Order: sequence, then structure tokens, then C-alpha cells
Amino acid sequence: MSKEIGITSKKSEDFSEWYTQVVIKAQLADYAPVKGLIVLRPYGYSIWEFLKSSVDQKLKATGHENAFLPVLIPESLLSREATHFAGFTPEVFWVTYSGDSEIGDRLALRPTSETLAYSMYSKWIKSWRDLPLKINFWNSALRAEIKATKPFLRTSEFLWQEGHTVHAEKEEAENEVTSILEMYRKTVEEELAIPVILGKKSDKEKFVGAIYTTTMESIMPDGKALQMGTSHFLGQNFSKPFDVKFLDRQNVETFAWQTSWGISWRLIGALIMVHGDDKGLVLPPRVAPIQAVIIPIYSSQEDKDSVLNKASEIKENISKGGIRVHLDSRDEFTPGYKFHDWEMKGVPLRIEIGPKDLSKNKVVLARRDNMKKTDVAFEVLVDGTINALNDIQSDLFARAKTILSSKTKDVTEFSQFKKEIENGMFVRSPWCGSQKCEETIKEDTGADIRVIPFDAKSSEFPCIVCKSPSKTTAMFARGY
RNA sequence: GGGGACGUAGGUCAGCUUGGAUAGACUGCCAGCCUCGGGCGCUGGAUGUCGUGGGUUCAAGUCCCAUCGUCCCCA
Repeated sequence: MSKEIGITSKKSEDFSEWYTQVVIKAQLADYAPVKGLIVLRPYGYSIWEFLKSSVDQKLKATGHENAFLPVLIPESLLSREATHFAGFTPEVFWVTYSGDSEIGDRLALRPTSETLAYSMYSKWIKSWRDLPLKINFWNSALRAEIKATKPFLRTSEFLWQEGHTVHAEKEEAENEVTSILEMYRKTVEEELAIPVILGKKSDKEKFVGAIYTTTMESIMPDGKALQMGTSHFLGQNFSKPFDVKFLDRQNVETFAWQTSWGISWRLIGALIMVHGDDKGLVLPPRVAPIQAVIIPIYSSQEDKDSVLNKASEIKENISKGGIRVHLDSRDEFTPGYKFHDWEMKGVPLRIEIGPKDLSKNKVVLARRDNMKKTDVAFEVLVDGTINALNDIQSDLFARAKTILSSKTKDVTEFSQFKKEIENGMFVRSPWCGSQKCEETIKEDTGADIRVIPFDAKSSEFPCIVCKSPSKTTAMFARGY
């Protein structure tokens, strides 16, 4: 028995080490030769593709188009909006040479594309008839992470989509911000089975250059909050410096209203953390590259022939039922080895078929999430598989929801607040709205405001820090 | 921002304290067997710029200096 090839750390004991092992050993990604960069392997990329296609379909259905922007942005352009530039400059990679000659206006490897996109938009938009303009970019962004890198969660380059829209009316732009966030929520909850909390960021935490930022947040099992996607209302903060303006119906030159929004492969990190266990990855069926794996069991040559025959037949049937199924016919591994292997990779369903099953016209169906095994007759196998996958998807979501609510605490006393943050809780507390109190909390506890939920009500209790009347309730946690 | 650890086979690491001849283990990999229902067993095989550069020494994986890189923890 060789444990080395499996996950050797426990999720509950050494979370960080456990996480890294799952990423590497389930073959989602590998470390690149440059610090802070990872290589996405086919299995990991495949998960990204499911996520991508789900978002992509929804974007296209709502009138968004895809396009592509170059990776290099001249400094003169990046610095045009001062707040934005100041916020990003510490983590920008600069290209300063082309060949042997130094570049005068040095080039940034895009940390985000607002500036580049809007300099183009200003050329493309002339009339109210050109609006709304709704373009999405699937690309990568680069932000230098010097310390504390972690696959998918903190890397110096990451895959994402960034949407940039332009509207004639303020209200229309704000509706866009909201409906994109709602689309994100739907995707994350329905596909990844991760429950999220929607709301606004505080002014301190909002996107640099935005009027406000809406966000979806969740808390991870190690007690750190993860920002899972953001949708920003930019107002006219960018349209003015970038000259994104149009002639309206009254022939008046008007600055446009803008939004930008994005999700990244961070969501894969969340997926691993939320659903994974000591055996490795646990994938929700909707994003699992392989939804069911068939493991044939045999010893003698006759058994092998008959089992593999039936297994192929089953594979075909299930596949026709719209399920992504794989038959593991590798001869060099024992069934036990394969069980562990596919469990580590998080395949939601395993179908075992051996001589004993053949004689009874059934298979053994084993669920990855709860390890339960059931016998299923050949005739009902397709439906049985589909039902099991649906059950797994909803059970995973239900369990994650329970965990989220058990990690959410309402607190009105600062001493209690500190304790709960220390325990890795998502703490909901009254807040006066001042940045000073926010900073005090950050200094004293390491926590910041993750989200001010949309449904937050002003509390009867005073601000958790300064004891002056509270304006709202906010959710605090230490973050990734 | 502060701290800690590490770099030796594809992977995980031992060897370094106290320098010594051909650098090891497990795992993985390759070939062949095996009645393969939870990492089964057996036989044989291939695999190393000991991170890099310099120094000390008769002799350096081991000691010294420099350098590059990686991982982890804490605010």
C-alpha cells in the first residue's frame, strides 16, 4: 500500500498543505518555472472550460459579444485615470526593453483592461445609436504576487473574463451591474454548488476607480473569505478621462456610463476548498469533466472479455443519455488502485462491474460525495445514473449551504467579534460606515469588510467599534 | 510588512553534525509473471550537472562565501 500517491494531509489538520496536494495530485495544475505562475493541466483546464461555457452562453444570450485585447498597455494610457493607476501600479509587470533597446513609454502587462478598452471605445462610440456597447474579453491578467502565492487563489497570472460595457443612461448601466452579478450568482450556485452572499464592497475595498463595487463572497472551510466575482459601476469616472462620449438624441455631447465585471479561475480554487475531502477533489457533476467512471473488475481471461464487453455497452448507453462517462480499461492497475485514483480526481460517480454483477444483471453505483454504494439493474442504469448525478449536485449545494450558515455569526460586541474572527467565522456586525472603524478592525483583528449584503438592514445596535449609531450591517472576515 | 524552512533520481526525502573510495531508501517509470471486488504480490531493469558560481582541502553532497530559486507561517 503506497500512500505517497494519494493525499497525505488531512483537510482539517493542515488545510494549506492539503489544498496544494489536491491541486497537484489531481492533476489540475502544476507549478511553472517562474514563481507565482502555474500551468493549467488538461483536467484543470477542462473544468475551466465548463465554467467558461456556462458564463459565455449566458453573456451571449443577453447581448454581449466577445473580443480580444492585446496584453501590453502603454504606461501613458494606464496612468490616465489617477486613482486606478495608483491602485494597480505596485503589482504591475513592466516591459522596458524590446530586444536591446529601451522602450520610452514602458509597457504594462495588463493587470486589467479598463484603460485599453476605453481608449478604443472612445474611437468606436460617436452616437447614442452605438450604445449600449457590451463586450466581454476572455483572457488572462497579470498582477505581480511577490509573497504568499497559491495555485488558483493568488497567482501572478490568472485566467478570467472581463466585461466592459458602455451605456447612454446611468440607470441602464446600474441595471447591467446588478444583472451580471446575478448571472454570476446563478452560475456559481448552480454549477459549482457554492452558496454566495451578494452585496456591495465598502469604499475602502471597492475597485480602484469605480463608483461602487458589487461582489459575491463566500467563506472557505479554513475561515478565510473568498471574493468569487465582482461587478463594478464605473459611473463616468473613466468615460471622462478616456473621452468616451456620444451625441444623444437631443444632439448634446454626453459622457457615457460604464460598467466592468469579472470572474476568474479563482472559482476553481473555491471549488476545491468547499467540496474536497481527505481523499481529494469532489467535483459537482455539472462541471466534472468526467461525470461517471466505469471500473471493470475481472481476473480470468473469460471474465475479462465478458466484463469489458458489457462495460463498453454500458458506456455507450450512458453516453447516449448525455452523461460524460469514461471506461477505465487500463490493464496494469487493480480495481482498488483505480478507485483511489478517480476518487482523488473527484469523479462524482463510479460504476463497478464485475463477474458477480454480470450474473445478476446489475452494477454497483458508488457516490463520491458520501461514498455510498448501491446496486442498480442494467435496465434502469441510465436513469439511475442521471438521478444520482442530480442528487449529488443538489446534496453538495445543500451541504455547502449548511456550512456557510454555520460559519456565519451575528455579533454586536467587539470582544466577541475578535473571538469569532479568530475562529475563522464570517461575522455580521453593525457598522457606522466610517473608514476609521474599518481600519481599526483591520489592525486589531486582520479582518476587513467582505461584503455589505444587499438585504442588510440598519441595526438597532451601535457600531461594533465606535458605538455611535450604526448605518448598516456588514460582513467581516479575514480574506484571501 | 515580519518570520521560518528548504534546494540530492520523475516525485517524497535520508546522507551534511564529525569531509574519505562506485551517493541511498521509498514511490513512480520500463519489461515479465500474478484468480485483479479498496493503492495485491513476485522477478528483473533504467534513472543523478547533489540548484549555480567561487573558495578551503590530498579529498567537498558534507565546511566557508556569494548567488539564484522554491515552499510555509504570521500581520
